[in-house]
Amino acid sequence: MRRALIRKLEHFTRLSVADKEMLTRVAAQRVRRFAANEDIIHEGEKPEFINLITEGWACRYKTLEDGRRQIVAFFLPGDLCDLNVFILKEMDHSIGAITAVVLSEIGRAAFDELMLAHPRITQALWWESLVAAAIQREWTVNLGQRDAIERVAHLLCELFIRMRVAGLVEGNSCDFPLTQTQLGETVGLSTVHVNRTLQELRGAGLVVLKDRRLTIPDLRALQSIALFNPNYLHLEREGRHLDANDD
Amino acid sequence: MRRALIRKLEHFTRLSVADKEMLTRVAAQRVRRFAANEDIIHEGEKPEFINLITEGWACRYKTLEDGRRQIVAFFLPGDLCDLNVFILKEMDHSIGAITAVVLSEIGRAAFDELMLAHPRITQALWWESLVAAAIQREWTVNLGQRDAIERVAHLLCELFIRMRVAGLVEGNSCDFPLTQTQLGETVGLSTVHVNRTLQELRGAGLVVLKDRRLTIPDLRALQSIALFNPNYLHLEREGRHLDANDD
DNA sequence: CGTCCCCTTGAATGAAGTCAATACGCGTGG
DNA sequence: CCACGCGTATTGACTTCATTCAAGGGGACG
Repeated sequence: MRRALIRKLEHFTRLSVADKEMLTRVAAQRVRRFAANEDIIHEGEKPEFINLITEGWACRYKTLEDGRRQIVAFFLPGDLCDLNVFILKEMDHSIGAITAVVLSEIGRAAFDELMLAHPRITQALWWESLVAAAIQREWTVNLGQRDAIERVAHLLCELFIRMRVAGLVEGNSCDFPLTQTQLGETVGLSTVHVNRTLQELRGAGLVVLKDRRLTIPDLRALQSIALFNPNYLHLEREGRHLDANDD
Repeated sequence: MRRALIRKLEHFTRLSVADKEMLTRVAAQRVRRFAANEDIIHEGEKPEFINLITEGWACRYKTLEDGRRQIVAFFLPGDLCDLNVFILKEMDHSIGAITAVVLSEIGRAAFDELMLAHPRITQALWWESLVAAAIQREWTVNLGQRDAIERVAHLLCELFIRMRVAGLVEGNSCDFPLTQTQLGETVGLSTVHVNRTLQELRGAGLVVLKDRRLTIPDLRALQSIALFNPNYLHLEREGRHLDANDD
């Protein structure tokens, strides 16, 4: 799934052959693998690389002193951890693998080279980081304003669409490796209540979630009950004025 | 309060005289003023500028179709709206003035010039935007895991410290223009419950909040009941290896 | 003086959490 | 092959935290 990043960036602008080769090359260096539930980097460590997830799901999470845990972001294939993180001296949160994960580490030198030599990629990466920030804001809205059903439904809509953007949806279903406990840690609900909420969504025929696979028979309907507005994902090829036209 | 940005950035690295002059110059062009409660930019509009708040408080907010409103960020003097926003075609949220606001608009050209000609400033702005992202994550934790008292206490700690970083705390108190309704829209609680929560904090002697002014007699104590860990603000002069040494 | 906004308070209601028990699938080792 | 343990999902009964509704108070301002 090395092409997930390219697929995603092309929702912003059309890349040239050279751009794509460059991205492929960057993704081929410094590949690392992690087992499910393994930490990729832990709070307090010094970040040395931008991680590009190429296979599997990962998450950012924060833990309170008393053990409460909040997942604050998911990384799907094609997702990057913060551009330029290595500016910071230490991580204020951890990143953990949810499934087995394959990622590419992008060091400072490679990143700077990319920024200097490939303006179109630079713009596209800026876009991806602005979208990541918008997602984080939307999660704030989700936790602050929506009730249990809306929250869970909203998260499912978002993840489904992001999987589609990465080219990982077949028909109306995609892989979905999260446990109900992890869902709860994401949407700020207890596991028990996540369970009841999912049953309600299932009962309404809005969601099929079984064997680590998510099916959404009618995305519009689910969006509607979630008050889901996809504008924050900025998928309308907003950078099309930058399109390459070399192939 | 034009120096709030410089003050803040110097929590990351020491700027040169030339850097400071450059920032002062940028902040002097294209100054705009807004009245309290006026919208600075509205969801759906095309962002043309990076806004730098020089006086007053503003906020980002999102509104659901049915009218529910969530404040997703505050801008204090010295705060910047997203670097490079003009990449996006339309705003996915609004920015509104809370008090009367003075801000400087930074256009694409000025921004690009800054990035090219002033690497130290560039790094410092990257740092500021990584901190803004960290704040957004911490809000996610706040809404997802903390109960009412912890939430309100946490928000007060954060805003107090950010005001201090901007040089706007005198002794142990600072301006605090938020109404209880706005606090509720921030921490995802009803106005009534915010009121009761504040009374509890007042009763415990942890907070004095009166006449738009916040006093925190014992910040440590408040941090402790909020489970507040300031690491996410990255204030330890993490970029000191970049320090200028020309004055 | 009346109006509007903000803060405050009480009582009733409701959404979600907690606790505890059970069920199910899967892999491991006896 | 089967027993056991473990992680995950499910269910019911009860509790708690926060919301809602409704009313009243105070200050600023026209």
